[in-house]
Amino acid sequence: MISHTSSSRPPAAAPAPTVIVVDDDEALREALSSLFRSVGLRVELYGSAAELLAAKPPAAPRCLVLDIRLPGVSGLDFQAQIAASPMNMPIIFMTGHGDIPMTVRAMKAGAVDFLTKPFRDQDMLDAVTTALEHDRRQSEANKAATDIRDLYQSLTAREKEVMALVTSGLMNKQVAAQINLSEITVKIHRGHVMRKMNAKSLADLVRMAETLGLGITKA
Amino acid sequence: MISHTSSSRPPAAAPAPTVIVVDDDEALREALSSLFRSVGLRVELYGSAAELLAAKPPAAPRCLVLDIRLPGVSGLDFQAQIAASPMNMPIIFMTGHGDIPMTVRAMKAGAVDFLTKPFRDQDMLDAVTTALEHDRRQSEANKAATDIRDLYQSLTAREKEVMALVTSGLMNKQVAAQINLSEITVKIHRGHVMRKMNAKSLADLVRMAETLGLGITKA
DNA sequence: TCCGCTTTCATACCTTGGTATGTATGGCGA
DNA sequence: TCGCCATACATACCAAGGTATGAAAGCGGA
Repeated sequence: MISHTSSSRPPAAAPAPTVIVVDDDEALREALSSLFRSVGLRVELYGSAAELLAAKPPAAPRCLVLDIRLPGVSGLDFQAQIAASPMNMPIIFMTGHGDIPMTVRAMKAGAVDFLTKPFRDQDMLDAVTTALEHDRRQSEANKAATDIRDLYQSLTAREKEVMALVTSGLMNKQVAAQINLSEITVKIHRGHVMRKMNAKSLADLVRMAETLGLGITKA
Repeated sequence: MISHTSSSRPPAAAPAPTVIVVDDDEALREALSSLFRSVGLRVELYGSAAELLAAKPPAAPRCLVLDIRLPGVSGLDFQAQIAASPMNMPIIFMTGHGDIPMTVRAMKAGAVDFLTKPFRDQDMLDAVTTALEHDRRQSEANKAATDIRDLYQSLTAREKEVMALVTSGLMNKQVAAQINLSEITVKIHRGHVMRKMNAKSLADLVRMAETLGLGITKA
């Protein structure tokens, strides 16, 4: 039976990889769209940076293909905007009249590739493939870190404190001395931390603390 | 008394940052040497890649400044050689007639910067400063990882096995069941691991296991 | 052959970790 | 005011971690 379980479906499996193209030349946009769709990729087309920023970004594996010279914003400024926004994603630049300093700036700012027009279709596809793989890994790592951060935020102030000290390797009694508590109270907080963080072992908790960057608070 | 303790001196403190220049143009070599020395940097000059490869690389914070066009090897090939060798260090390229694809390749391969001749002294100094800072951090992390790897190699096969299982979060009895041992034997191996790895707590050991990449052996 | 290392295990003992039950106080919002 | 939550602590009990002592077997090198 087709029971439409309206609950979430964990095996969301393969969200189609999407390439976002931003270029003011419609002919080029269409050519790229055709190229990408020919290898099974989803495509979104925009004529300007502003249009993209106003749109809802697609999920998971996605990347941006744009001309360094855009109407309105500079490609490099736009790159900075994207990187700072929550829709951060890998960028592949195209250029007709780029120079080396511009290329260096773009690459230093994290661009995946920088193609000079005219480019070979295969070069573009290679760049996009690499970019999509980067984004997949990145968003995976992001999701894991975010999940842990959410759990961590569900801890009370005391529990966070205890977690930091416990994962730094101190014994319960040492933690107790450090923050002026009795050992039994530390044990209780510790138990709460384990449950709330969904940690199945101390090793687990230590790894979560690493992800959270706990203990690197000396600076 | 000047007791010349021939043993190593841990407070080696500040090894002078060194810039290695490789260029076949002696005038440029000298100009760069003068520039770098003017801000207190050590400098080593070479006329070709081969000369550098034959020399003993300087310690700690160092970086390489070289022309993309070298006598003999291509700058990009040389970059790959350096990256694969133990004297891996940040590279700053200079070029008189570079193009964008070449720039992109170099940057993708990890170059810190790519300056077009003629360049401003300040741009070169900025690039070198960044590169040296990269190398300092890198060699710090390398040293820490190497130290841990050395300790790990002093473990027996069984001890490595136990370390992997313990740091994955299993209890002694579970480890015992996993590799068909009695619990007391696991405890003994575990004690040996802690001592040999110089770990002051389980949290410590877990972090070392992370550095070693233990547990990511599923692939 | 003897020594040393690795590996294994038992018995005993102590320390630490973890949980349950019960008590108590203070803050904060319905 | 009542209830909820965070915080703190005690007592008790059991599980797990850690170390010492002693013992035994196999293996490889001096």
